[in-house]
Amino acid sequence: MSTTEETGPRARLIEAAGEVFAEHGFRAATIREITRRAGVNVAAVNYYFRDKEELYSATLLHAHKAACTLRPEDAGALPPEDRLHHFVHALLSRFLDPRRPRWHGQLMAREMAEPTPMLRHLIDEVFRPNCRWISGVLSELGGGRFDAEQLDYITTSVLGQCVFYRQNRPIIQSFFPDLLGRDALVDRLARHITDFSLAAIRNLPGKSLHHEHLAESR
Amino acid sequence: MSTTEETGPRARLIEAAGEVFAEHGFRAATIREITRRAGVNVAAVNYYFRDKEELYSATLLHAHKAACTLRPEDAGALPPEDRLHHFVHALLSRFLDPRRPRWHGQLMAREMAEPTPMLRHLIDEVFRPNCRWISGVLSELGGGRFDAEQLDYITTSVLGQCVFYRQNRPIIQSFFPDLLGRDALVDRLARHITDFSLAAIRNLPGKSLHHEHLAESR
DNA sequence: AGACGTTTCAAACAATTGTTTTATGTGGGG
DNA sequence: CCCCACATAAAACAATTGTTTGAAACGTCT
Repeated sequence: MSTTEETGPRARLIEAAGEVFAEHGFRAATIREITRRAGVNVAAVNYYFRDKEELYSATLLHAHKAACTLRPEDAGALPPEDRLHHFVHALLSRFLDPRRPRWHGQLMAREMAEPTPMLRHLIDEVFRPNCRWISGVLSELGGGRFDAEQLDYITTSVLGQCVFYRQNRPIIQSFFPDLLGRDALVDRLARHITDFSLAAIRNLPGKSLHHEHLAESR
Repeated sequence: MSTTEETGPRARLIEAAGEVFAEHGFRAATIREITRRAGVNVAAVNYYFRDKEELYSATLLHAHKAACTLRPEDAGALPPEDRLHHFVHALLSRFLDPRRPRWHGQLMAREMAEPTPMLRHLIDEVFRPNCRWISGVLSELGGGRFDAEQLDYITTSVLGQCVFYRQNRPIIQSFFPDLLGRDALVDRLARHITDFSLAAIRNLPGKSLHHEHLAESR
């Protein structure tokens, strides 16, 4: 436990469990395959963790302790356009950066399709704050001319463009064969999604008070 | 077999299997629960279908025979703006229309996270043609000023906004509690996504020929 | 009614699952 | 040297899995 790099059986178990859970899901993942990949005995799971479920919790938690923050530290100083770009870029990094173990995103996609009790915790701790924050940025970009409903739609539009790349790898691979292979992919993609969304926001009509007095609402 | 409503054991099996597969995934779904819900004997699965896998294929297939086409029949006559709107609306209907059994989308979300051999077939038969088609519409909307790479990005932007509502129910429910409950939700949402994308496309610079001559492309 | 193909069912099968038990090794103080 | 807490390993356990079996029930002909 001297460095950040853990090599004990417990850590190897979590790493192997992450891969297997991501590939097959919770129930279909077998303890015997996990322990085989980790190079330890079958009983190790019940020794280091109470049972399979606790191993899963530990794995999910480990995956999100490693997740970097989506918001720039000097948020206040940046113009909202740059804050949006930073957010999109950080989010895409999680999904597409090949240096990140790819089972993080896979596990999350699974939780969406078949939520476990653990998901609620993650939502409250990490997703909701980020969502609130980006929603505020988008509201600022609209200059206060969007009402709550429209702001919800716009927020999901931005999030949707990003998480698409986490949850639809097979489709993307098949439709746009050279898309995922491009170098500096994350940079290009973040640039596009930001520009696309900014262009949309700037030219979207505000709350349909028909057409007059747009500027005086604030 | 006189009407469109099937009530035989085979049909009841498919219906029950759809729910169970959607809830638990292929491997975690048990034949005993499926047959219990369908009100038939355990052996019925191996009688009407060869095995569990063939039941799954039949279920997946059934879910997509029920899927309506995403393209308007009179496509040629409509302006591209309306073709986009129709596409978005039809796609959202699949995910959000409460009259549609909700396990259709769930099953698909699962296939994305853990593709089975069946997925490739679906991609080739139904996804790719639709994707090609909407990509063409978007290209037309851009007046031919987008290159292949940019067009890929724009297509995924539109698709991402739509499929977000299929694959992230727990998130949406938790962040935007009153969003999914709105009446005429599909109509409002389709309107937003269409307007958002159109506004973006109209104001996106074309292939970065830097900054001049934007207006003359049309 | 009797014979026959089809459908349904309860029971049993072998294989695999998560978990527990029991035994074996390992190091460090008394 | 022995004892003991800890770590690892092999084997066994009970429960559940998909699948098969063989007999009973059903309907339809001659």
